Amino acid sequence: MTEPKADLLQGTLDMLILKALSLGPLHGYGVIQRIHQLSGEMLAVEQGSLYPALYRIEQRGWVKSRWGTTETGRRAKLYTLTRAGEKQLAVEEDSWDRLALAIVKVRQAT
Amino acid sequence: MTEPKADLLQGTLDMLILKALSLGPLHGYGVIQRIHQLSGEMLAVEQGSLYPALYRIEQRGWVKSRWGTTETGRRAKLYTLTRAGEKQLAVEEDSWDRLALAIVKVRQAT
DNA sequence: CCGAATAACTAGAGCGTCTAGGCATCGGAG
DNA sequence: CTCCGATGCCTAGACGCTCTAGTTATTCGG
Repeated sequence: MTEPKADLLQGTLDMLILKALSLGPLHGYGVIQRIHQLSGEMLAVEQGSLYPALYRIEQRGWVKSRWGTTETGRRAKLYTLTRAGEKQLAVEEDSWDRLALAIVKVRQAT
Repeated sequence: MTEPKADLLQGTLDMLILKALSLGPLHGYGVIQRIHQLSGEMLAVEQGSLYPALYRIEQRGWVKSRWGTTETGRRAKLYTLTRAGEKQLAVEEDSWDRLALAIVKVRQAT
């Protein structure tokens, strides 16, 4: 039983949420599922992490929400990426790349 | 003036410190310099981040410290990686790799 | 002589994620 | 028909880590 890595590093969750929403509007619970699926079951975002994060992200104008229904006919709040959100996603991906590069460099050291 | 990325993601600092010490014993201030240098000036660890982290890491038995002197003849506390620290470094590198892989997967999604 | 760099340390703020709940609806198993 | 798990939203509070912003002391160069 290989436990998936649940705990995320602070700061990566926003990027993942924005990325998930960049593939199309989705409701909160669906964001969790999409991230889980896209990551190959490696990332399991907790609801208690997601909803506060979505709220924060909406406050910053990176996503917009509206109430609607899922295909299965359940009430759900649909989130859509805004243009500012797209920019933010690019910023965070860039930031991640630079950090990852820096860490690669440190780890290459003998 | 390209500002180096100062802020680290939570959890990466331990790995960087352990990695720095895996190259040989060093004092706190030197750890900052070594990480800065190895990362190609991309990572700037704050003293206020480092010293608490070193204390925490020592409490967990991953490093040992003793007072000594630097080559320039200054008093300094020298930190040495323990065997448990080596193992922990491997664990954290593995954990990082898995997270990085998962994020790559999510980002590849179209 | 004085400022910058080296060296160690602390208090407290700030932030984000997690644990651990609560609530409601729906489908399927028994 | 009943109960449980999955879906769906949410909150409070704990927790952990890094940062800001200080303090103290020594050494070296200009």
